[in-house]
Amino acid sequence: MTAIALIDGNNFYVSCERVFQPHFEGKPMVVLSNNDGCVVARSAEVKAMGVPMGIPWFKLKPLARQNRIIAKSSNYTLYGDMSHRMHSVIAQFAPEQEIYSIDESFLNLTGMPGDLITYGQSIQQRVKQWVGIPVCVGIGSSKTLAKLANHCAKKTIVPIMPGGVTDLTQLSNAELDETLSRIAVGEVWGIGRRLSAQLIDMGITTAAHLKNASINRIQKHFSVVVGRTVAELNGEMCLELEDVAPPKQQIMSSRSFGQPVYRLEDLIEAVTSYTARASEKLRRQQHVASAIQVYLRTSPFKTDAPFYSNGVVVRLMQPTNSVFALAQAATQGLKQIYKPGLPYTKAGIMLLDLQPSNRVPLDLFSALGAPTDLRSQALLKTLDTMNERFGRGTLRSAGEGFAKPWAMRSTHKSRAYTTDWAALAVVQRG
DNA sequence: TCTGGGGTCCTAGGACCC
DNA sequence: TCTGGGGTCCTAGGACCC
Repeated sequence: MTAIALIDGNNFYVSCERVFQPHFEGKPMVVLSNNDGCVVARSAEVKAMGVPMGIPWFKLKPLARQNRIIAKSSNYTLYGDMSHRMHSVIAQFAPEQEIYSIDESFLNLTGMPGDLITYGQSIQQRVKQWVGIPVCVGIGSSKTLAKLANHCAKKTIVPIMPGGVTDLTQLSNAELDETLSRIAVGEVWGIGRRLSAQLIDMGITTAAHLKNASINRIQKHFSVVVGRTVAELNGEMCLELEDVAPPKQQIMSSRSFGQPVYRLEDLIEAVTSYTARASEKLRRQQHVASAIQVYLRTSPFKTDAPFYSNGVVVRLMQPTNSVFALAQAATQGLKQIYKPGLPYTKAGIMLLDLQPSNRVPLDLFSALGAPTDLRSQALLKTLDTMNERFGRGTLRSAGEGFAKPWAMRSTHKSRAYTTDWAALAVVQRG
């Protein structure tokens, strides 16, 4: 029988912060999104206070002050590195792993001898000891059931399986139905707010109802995707583990500004910076882009000013991975959609129509930044090597600017403990 | 004063072709 | 004067995920 495990970090970002600041253990704590915008991770103590996910920080502030909630700005350098460590430890437990997100891994435990609960506990212990992050383990006979098992593990929904490891494959069909009948349909992976509401209207309110619904009816009423979810709930593997991450089909980079931006020159700087980040990712996956989309907007939350949002796709003469060619195209697009006098709060770019660089035909004129242009490829290679070695932004084009009036807010950020020599934790001797 | 960022997949509908 | 049926490709928008 198939056995898929989903391992995920508890309150991952909060746990990362606590590894290096252990005095935060047991204290109510949140991590904020970029720009200190809203809450993206909550400690158990904060969840217990009823603080919802995604609440804007300025709305939570009074309660935070009152209850001494600690807030940290997000520190993706730290979380990314901790994530890498966690996934590597988890990989030791099975030959087949899919890294699903920054804090989640699927493992294929099919055919593993012995009790899977015990096995799950050993995963928990090793990750905790070697990386410092607490995790829960859910096991089921499909990815969707593994996700649900993980939910059960976190909330101890199956009482005979306490301690953060739940194996649904050990339950009989009747026991599984009984367990799923205590889980709201909206908790099922792939059932979001909209679908949940529609399903409830049809009388399908629990995960058990959905499992026992007619696939045909569901598929006809919704889509093949939801139909697959029903099959997966019945233990049929419709979604395979993807051990090698497929290359991205589009690469995005966007940010909210720390304060409203009015000037075109500042927007061009910001967009040039985003293009630098995105094109770096593009080169890492050895692809080129044939088009770039630029967009900007004012705040959708202000009621006293009209909302403006616009975007444009700029096609390139020739597919490229060069930050220079891409930034030039982005600037050109930006000029088309920019309206003077508006308080812009966000801008971004998206690289589109990606393809492997070795599949691009030779260009007769070898325009600036073409992947076949050896000199420009050497320049980009140097750029990437230097930035990897000495830190992001060591080498960059002047177009990214220096004053950066658009830079995002990040007022409670912890240090890059694991990736910067100067930020290593210091152990005091008593 | 202050509301994140980065993705995927599917479907419907229009343009266009024979 | 009558005005079919089948197919592909593209885009926009909606839904979902973390």
